[in-house]
Amino acid sequence: MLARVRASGLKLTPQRLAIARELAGDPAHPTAQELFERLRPAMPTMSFATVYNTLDALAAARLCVSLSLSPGAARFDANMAPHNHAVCDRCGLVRDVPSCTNGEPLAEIAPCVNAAATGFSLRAVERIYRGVCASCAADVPTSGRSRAGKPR
Amino acid sequence: MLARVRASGLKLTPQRLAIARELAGDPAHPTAQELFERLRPAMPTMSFATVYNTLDALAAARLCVSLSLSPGAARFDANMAPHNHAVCDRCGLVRDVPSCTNGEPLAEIAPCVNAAATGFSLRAVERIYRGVCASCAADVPTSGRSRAGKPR
DNA sequence: TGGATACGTAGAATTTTTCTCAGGAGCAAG
DNA sequence: CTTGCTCCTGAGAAAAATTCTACGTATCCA
Repeated sequence: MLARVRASGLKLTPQRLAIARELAGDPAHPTAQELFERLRPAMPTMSFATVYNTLDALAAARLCVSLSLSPGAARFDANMAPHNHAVCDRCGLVRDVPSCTNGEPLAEIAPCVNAAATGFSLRAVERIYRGVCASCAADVPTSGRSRAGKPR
Repeated sequence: MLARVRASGLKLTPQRLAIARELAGDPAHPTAQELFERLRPAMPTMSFATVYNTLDALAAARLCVSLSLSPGAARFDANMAPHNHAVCDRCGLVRDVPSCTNGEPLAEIAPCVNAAATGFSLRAVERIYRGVCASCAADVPTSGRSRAGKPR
């Protein structure tokens, strides 16, 4: 992994190492804010901008991706294997879901996309499973107070 | 349509009407900012907060949805029929794509999601087609300067 | 028409993200 | 070793996106 960081022309700094490790060890897709708060005790001098800079650098090196699945802060994912995401409508929690129903190769889907968006060059298909996570379903199971205007 | 607005317990105001009409007439999924700028000439007294309030109200009434498909401002979609979205990695443009490969009923997918996220109550599956739109492919076709860290 | 309620306006406040600039550290060549 | 170059960090400010608050007003239903 260190090799992969350096192979990308990135310098290996303590901040990058800490952020990469924290991200790789957390399947819950933390936000930049969460990463910053978790790492601050260990690296009190690190600034917030460094978290963003580092995440951008890691993303450019294809070591993580940023996810904009729900309103609010972006979440970051160090899992670079193809997979999908389950997103809770209420709390915004994101869980990885393996691509278990994956059958269609891109080449099959592309014509369909191009019929609607002429000239669109398809790179990837992403699936988002919308719903309510177990812990949100447990709290206030009635009342339907889900946030309005959620992405479909 | 007016009936649908009122049926949702919403009052029909000129601002809501203008925003709903603008949204329904634009397949390009405008942002709140774009809506505000387009409507300001016609309604110079309208404030930015009104755009957000109105979009929230429309979304709560299931007359539109907000889309968080890429970093930056949320985009809004008045097309409430089931469909998917093609998103340009470079310019963020969003195009509707009919659900042409839709085969799997939710009940079939749910077990797969639950295997990864125990207790997740699946409501909808959304597909995002990532790629580069025709006009972005035309500009700077080489150079690979796409923004780093884009969502997968 | 009239009254209750919900809405719009404006500005400020919050949150999220990016930018700028001044050091500082690592690396290559001399 | 040291000089020079580049890339990185830190800090704050700035920009962008969204939400909140208060008060006057418009809208709806009867």
